[in-house]
Amino acid sequence: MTESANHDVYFVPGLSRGLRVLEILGTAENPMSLSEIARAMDLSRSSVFRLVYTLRHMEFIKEGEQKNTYTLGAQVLNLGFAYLNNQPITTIARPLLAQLRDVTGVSTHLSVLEGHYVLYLGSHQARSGFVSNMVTGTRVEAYTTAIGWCLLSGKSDAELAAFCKGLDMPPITKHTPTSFQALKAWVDQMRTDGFIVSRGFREPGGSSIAVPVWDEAGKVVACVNLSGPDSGFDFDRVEEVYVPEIKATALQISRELGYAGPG
Amino acid sequence: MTESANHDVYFVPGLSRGLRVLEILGTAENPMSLSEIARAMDLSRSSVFRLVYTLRHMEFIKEGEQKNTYTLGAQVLNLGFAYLNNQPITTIARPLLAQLRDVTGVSTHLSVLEGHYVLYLGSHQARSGFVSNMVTGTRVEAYTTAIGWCLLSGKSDAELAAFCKGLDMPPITKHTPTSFQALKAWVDQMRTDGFIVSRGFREPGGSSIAVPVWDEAGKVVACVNLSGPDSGFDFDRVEEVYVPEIKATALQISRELGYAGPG
DNA sequence: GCCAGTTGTTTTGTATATAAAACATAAAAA
DNA sequence: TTTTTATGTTTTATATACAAAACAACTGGC
Repeated sequence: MTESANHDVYFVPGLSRGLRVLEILGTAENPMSLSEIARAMDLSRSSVFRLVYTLRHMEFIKEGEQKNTYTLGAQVLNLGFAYLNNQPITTIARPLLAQLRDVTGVSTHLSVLEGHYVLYLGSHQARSGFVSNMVTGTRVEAYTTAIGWCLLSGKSDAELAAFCKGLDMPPITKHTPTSFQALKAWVDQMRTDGFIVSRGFREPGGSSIAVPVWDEAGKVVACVNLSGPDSGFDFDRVEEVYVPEIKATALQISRELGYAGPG
Repeated sequence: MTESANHDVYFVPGLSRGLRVLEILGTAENPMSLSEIARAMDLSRSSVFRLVYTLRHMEFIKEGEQKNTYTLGAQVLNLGFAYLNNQPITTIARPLLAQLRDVTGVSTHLSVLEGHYVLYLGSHQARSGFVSNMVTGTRVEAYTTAIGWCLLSGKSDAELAAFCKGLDMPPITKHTPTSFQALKAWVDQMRTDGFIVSRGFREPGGSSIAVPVWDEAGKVVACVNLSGPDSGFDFDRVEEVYVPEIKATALQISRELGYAGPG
């Protein structure tokens, strides 16, 4: 008996397929008809009919503007925000991030590592200047950003190697690490400095300063960062002003999570 | 929803139950064990085992801190934000709401009607003062708030009566309408004035000014509002300053949605 | 130590979810 | 017009998802 065969025994196809319907509707730009969904899933129309029927009755999907087309329903929003509210760190961090934004005048973000991605859990936009497109729920490949390196700084070298194993690392900019060695160099810098400053590492003209948040076990669980266009930063004040402010905010969040270690 | 749904020919029980698992985990405060979920759903452990197995493999749930406990996974966030991004109004309104916040200095919100509830799609918090707890994804019973009355103002009297039919309307404050007649009175006021000012209608000490947004068909599809603690408002300037500003913002959003009617 | 109760997991007969085919309707093409 | 193609829906024989029961591994109590 192979592993895969073992796995398949417990799978509930109805559930798996229904969730795929939601994913497909989520990535579609327009409401889809039953037949379109069936084609996208390579499934019979009669089966999709039943899935759609069920999802509609549970209000996870609803009819689009045109008859016989479907979009995601508001019920999925409930789940999404239930997820956020289940992360105690978001409610702890929210007022502190707003405060940090007010003190520095720069957009602030809270993010965590989800698999190979940085997941943004919350943002407070700067009042002036461009509005960042990094809104809650956004995902970015962790190896490509200073925030990712910050989040990876809590891992051991072995874990970092495992993280890279089988990971395709195409370069986004000339700063992007494309190997375990290169990534480790960035992470090591983060480990020694306790913060990391990105100047166009991910996007030309965009800068960012990132600092880790620890939980009661001393593990890196999140990252607080400032980010915005280069024009929004006063680079002379990075180490004297910005970094201490972010560190103070991150430490306060860590303390409220039960972190008892050194600042 | 009655038991008859289960006997419905087209229902996919696996899907329905799997979604209920997600809903239960969403409302739970702590990660739940397999047996706890089974009890909450009144289902056999073996069935829940298969549902959990499937959801875990699709990353819609993940293990909690303790072994053999489960929480919502980040995948549900994806769906939630896919829903938001599928609502073109959110991206249209975002910069305009930020601008309105900057001009007035008060928190701004965009909301739509979902069933009997007001659903908040986006917010821009005031820089100073209290941070509102009305964040994206929040739901409030429509009959209890000025924002709800604003969203209901596009309905005909017949539709409004249908809305009230079978709806339990317990009072939240002394201003809460508890009957169709009382609700219609508020909605009528909204219809004639084109805006509505709430002073503690829903929460003592909290005020709000709401204005509708129309789509290309001239239907009320959303509501723009300012809200915050009474202390944040200059009530002498409501009609001369605040209302025109909100109306301008709402009209601009309406125009971008294709609305061609009068301001 | 023992026992009783709980947990997650596996097995298995049977109740049922399913995909193919048939059907009905509508739109498009000839 | 008639014919063709595509759609959503219903039916039905059969493949399979399911709940109960059995199992193994813990837990806490005495």
